[in-house]
Amino acid sequence: MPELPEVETIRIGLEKYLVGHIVNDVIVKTPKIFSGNKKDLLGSKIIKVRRFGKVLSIDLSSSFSILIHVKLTGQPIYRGPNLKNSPRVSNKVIGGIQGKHTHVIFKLDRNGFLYYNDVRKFGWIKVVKTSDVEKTGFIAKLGPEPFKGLTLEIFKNILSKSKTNIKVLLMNQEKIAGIGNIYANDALWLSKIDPRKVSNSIPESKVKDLYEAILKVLKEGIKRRGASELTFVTPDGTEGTYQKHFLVYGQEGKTCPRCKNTKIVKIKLGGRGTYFCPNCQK
DNA sequence: CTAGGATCCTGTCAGC
DNA sequence: TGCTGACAGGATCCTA
Repeated sequence: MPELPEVETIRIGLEKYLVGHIVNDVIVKTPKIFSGNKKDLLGSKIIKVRRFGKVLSIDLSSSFSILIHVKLTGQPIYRGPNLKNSPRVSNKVIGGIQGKHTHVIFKLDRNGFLYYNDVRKFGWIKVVKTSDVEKTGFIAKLGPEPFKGLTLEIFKNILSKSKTNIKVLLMNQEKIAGIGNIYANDALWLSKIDPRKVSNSIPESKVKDLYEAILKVLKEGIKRRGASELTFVTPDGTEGTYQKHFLVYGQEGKTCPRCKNTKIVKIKLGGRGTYFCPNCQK
């Protein structure tokens, strides 16, 4: 699922392709996922692309921004002059670059296009004033983010105040921003912590291990341009490769790669699939 | 504050 | 082969 590394990969791609383009038109085919006034975008230039947790902000010269949350299956895909040697498009682009799952099309100058595709239609796009981006509901409530505000001290503090199980806490965007199911599972395996463990009962040394594991798996995810599980693709329509390096996520029934004597188990926590090794995660 | 369930949506897959 | 139903999942909302 698109989490911090996947959304950061999208951000890097959009920054590379979109900056300098002018938005000439916006075609909204599915009004449900689009809010705000498209007129606030027309004729203005794209200046930068930011990320807040799992949300993207495309900032324009008109002092308005396009916020995009891709949720599970959203795919912002670029075609145009900034894309050198048009890459072969992944079959994870369901329905094609422009097809029945294309809900919004941004027409750019110089024959450029940004397509927003989304099979499940859980994602959303909002046009807001750039000065209001950080005051916008979802973004305003985000907790500190790994690689930004989140330090070990803050992390310890967050855990010490929570009686929720650690897996659910890690995925709570209001506590820590950017972590989702894949990286929560892998970070807990790496730091040998049982995902059911109550957050404030984890000893201090293990909290440090977990903090470092989170940074490590997120970095690995970014390095591999995200995990193309489900329908994730980058803005050029190609896949990332972290899915080839999952530690425990999706590995139910396989032998734990560390202790090599126990099978990875799948349970549900907070309604989400949770994978762990009952032998080495305590 | 926390837990659990329903909701949104549709492709995929198991079972018959 | 073809149909039916269960399932997945980020975030939100509601109830307990």
